[in-house]
Amino acid sequence: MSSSSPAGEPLAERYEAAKFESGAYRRWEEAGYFAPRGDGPPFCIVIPPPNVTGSLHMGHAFQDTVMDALTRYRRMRGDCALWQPGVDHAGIATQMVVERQLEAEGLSRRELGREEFVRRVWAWKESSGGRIGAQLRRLGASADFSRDCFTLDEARSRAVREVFVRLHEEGLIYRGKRLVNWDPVLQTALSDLEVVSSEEEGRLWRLRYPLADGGGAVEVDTTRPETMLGDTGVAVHPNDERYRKLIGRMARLPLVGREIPIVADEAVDPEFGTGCVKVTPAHDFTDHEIGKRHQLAAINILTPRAFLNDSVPRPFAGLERFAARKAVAQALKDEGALIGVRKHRHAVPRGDRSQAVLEPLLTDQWFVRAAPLAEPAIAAVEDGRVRFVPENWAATYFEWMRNIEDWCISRQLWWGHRIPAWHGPGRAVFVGRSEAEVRRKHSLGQDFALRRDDDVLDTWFSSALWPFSTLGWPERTRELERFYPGSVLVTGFDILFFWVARMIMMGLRFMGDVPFKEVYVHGLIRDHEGQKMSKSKGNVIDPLDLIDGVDLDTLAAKRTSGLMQPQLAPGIERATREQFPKGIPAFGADAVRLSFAALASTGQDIRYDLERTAGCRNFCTKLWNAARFVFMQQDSEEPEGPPGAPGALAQEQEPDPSAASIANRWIVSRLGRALDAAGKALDGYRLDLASRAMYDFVWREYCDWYLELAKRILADGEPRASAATRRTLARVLEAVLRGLHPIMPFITEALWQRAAALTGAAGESVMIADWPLSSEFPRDEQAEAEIEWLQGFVLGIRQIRGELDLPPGRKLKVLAQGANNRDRARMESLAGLLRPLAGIGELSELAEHAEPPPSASALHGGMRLLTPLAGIIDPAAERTRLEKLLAQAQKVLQATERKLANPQFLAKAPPQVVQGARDRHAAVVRDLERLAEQIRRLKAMQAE
RNA sequence: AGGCGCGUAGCUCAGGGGUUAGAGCACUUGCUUGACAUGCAAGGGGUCGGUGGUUCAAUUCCACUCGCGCCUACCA
Repeated sequence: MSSSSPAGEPLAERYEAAKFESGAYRRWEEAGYFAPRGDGPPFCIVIPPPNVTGSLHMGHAFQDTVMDALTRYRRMRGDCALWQPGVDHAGIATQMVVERQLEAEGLSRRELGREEFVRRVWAWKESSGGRIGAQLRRLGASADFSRDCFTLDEARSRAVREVFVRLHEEGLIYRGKRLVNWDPVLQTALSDLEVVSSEEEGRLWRLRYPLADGGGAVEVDTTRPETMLGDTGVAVHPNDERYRKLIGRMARLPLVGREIPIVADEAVDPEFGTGCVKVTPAHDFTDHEIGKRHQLAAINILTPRAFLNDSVPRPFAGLERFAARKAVAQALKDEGALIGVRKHRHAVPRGDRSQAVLEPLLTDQWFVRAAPLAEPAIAAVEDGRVRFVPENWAATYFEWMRNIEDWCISRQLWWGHRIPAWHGPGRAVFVGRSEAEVRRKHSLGQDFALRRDDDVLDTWFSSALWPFSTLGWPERTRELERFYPGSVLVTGFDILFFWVARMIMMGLRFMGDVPFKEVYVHGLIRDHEGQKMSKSKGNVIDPLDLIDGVDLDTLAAKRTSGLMQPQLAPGIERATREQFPKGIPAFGADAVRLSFAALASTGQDIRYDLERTAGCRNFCTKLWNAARFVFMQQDSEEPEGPPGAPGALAQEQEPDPSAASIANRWIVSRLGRALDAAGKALDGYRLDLASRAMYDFVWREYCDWYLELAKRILADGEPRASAATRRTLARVLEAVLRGLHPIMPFITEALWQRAAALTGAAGESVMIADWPLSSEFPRDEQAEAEIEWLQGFVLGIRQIRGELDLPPGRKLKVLAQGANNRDRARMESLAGLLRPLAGIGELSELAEHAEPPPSASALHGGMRLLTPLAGIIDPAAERTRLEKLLAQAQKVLQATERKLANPQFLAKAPPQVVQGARDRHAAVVRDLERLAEQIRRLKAMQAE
């Protein structure tokens, strides 16, 4: 390739993603292509904001690929597309990271003080916060980074304050002392959603509480004996005959001596244990309800760190909860109040971040009254204003929303939106956008002491506002006007409740409309064994390592550093070295994206296997090389009439413009079908199907067949046919690049300029070109039929060659017997393509009734294609081959015969189905005869 | 306990009431074919979890069943 290509430098011989990806991205960003443009219909995706101090994992990369593909597709379809980026402050997660850093310095946040601590978190955010954006850029994300947002920036904070104040004014936010899930390690309340319960091996203690008036005792079971110190009642089921007499009597609490009533309550399951339940209203959710129904006191026995407080008898006060458990059990045993202990599997609630066992604890917290917000949010999904894809997720949404509980939004943390409430003397609380507003509104003088609430809001509170806060709310911005509601939310099912539900509630409340019209729910990325990817399992892969590659040592070091449990390191290291003996090669962003897109089916789990990405990288190489071929053909076009060559070729073979025309029309028609399928798939969020349609077209049709056909046409040198073929090569390539661009932005950009120059479609960038519509590539049934015939012919001969191990270079002599007029015409018109593709040296016709020479044979429609054996073919091997075909044909014969023998089938099946079966039957009968005949001949030969 | 989903080739997954059920990877054989060995050509491999029903026709729809997974709520 000496001459330069249309776009300047010659195309590199090898596909090397690293050579062009970052350059292409920089050009897009500098050109401002990511900003919404044009006056097309708005299309908007708001990113689910990743944690600002984290980095993107495979799940993010997958999700971002989906969002980017959709955004790029809609942009190319002419929509005014906005992909709104941003990051989340991730309250607990981030605070924990910084606290751990402090720990390493031997400091605690309390020593540092709130102000200084928050300053440290901001500093950490500044130093690590750019990582997400950098990763997104390497992935090719076409998000409008000029609009980057942060949940804790000033504009978003303002939205949070505004919403809080308004909800409070409307009575939808309240403060109260309620039983909440308390994390004794992080020392904060959590919402129900942040509790992860899992079955654990525990123990069940059976205790005996004597009746206060003598005469027996009740027996109760508990998994947390220490809570008995806070018991204020015993409950039985009202219909439980065994205990009916006890209702209303008193029991005496061992160790404590308190007399507690025995009450009747429906919540008790008479089947479980003894059917008697100890009631600890301050430390159990069910008991709390029972206590309220029967006016039982709620005695809090725990400190925020889950040590026993002074409400319990002296020997136990001050004990840590698990030590207290032992001590209480022992004391009960000593007193004869412990009847027994047995193993017991039960669900233990833990904090999703700290993994600490949670305690229900009575504390003052802020809550959102959820039911009134849920009602319109349920309606919005019911009436289709929000549509889930796949639809069945709506059921999950409804189930949760219809049983929604109030949402605890206050957190005893320092990193987050501080609650806009001020405490006065006593229990007076004032809510307002600022202290000044509070003073003004409530006419409080400057001397009236106000102290701002210490708590911050749940991170998800600000996330719930994200669909409109990122567009400028509470200002009435143009963006809000234009892009709200968003088009689609792309998210994992794991945060359906955290996010989707709450965004719909808040959107409806504050914007009067849903936040997005569709929710595309994707699966979660797991490793190739179906294991969840996690640092502690040591199976995480950094998406950037797939793009850029990573050597084994670096990978192993990465996986084993910063582990919460350092003792896991050796095992992780071993597994890593075993799985990736050579590290990970650089696949490039497009291969990574394509593999994600291909995996984006509708299930819950997505098993990620590196081999899949390797296959996609191969596809990139294939596309690259195909493009090189196309460009090469254009480059090699000689000026006009080089002496000698065309004439010489013309002598050998009649140039055949019609064959060229058929091939060209065929590939255009096939492209139209592929684009049709890909477009429909993208419209329905089926990136897997879209990828496959394009992949198959490029590899299996364009490369495998069309390029080979084109080579023959160009080799023939007929000027008009060659010119048309060069045009078609380029035109199809150019359209393919546009079609693939949403999924593979980089390679398509790298190749498109040159391709576009050849077709006269040049523009600044493929990313702002039009997505190719299938209507531009008309179906041509006739051309498709012709090429299908040609493929059948070629495959027949290749099968003989392949299975009989004939060398590819060996030209075969082929006799066609039983040709009809159409076969004859096609053999004539397509000979120039047929012969080289099938490796035929000499093609001639044999009269229907002529006795053929000993041959290997293939059936093609009504024809027998015969390759005379002439000592080059093993008759035994050929016979085996045909017998296999015979057996296959017999199976088909049986199936069709069974059908046609059924009068019901003939009477009730649609006529075209019946006709199809008849045609098929006739064809297979014909094939069987011919196979049998051919086998007979081979037998006869072998007998000789 | 309730809800949802899955079970198709050795593995990971598409598919869909009607020819002989597909792909990628893996496997076998043959190939330095003028874009590509990250490749080309040919091939092997599936009673579509089981049972029953609807239907002219079921791998596809329905019921039940077995196995697996997830979510929600939990019995102390």
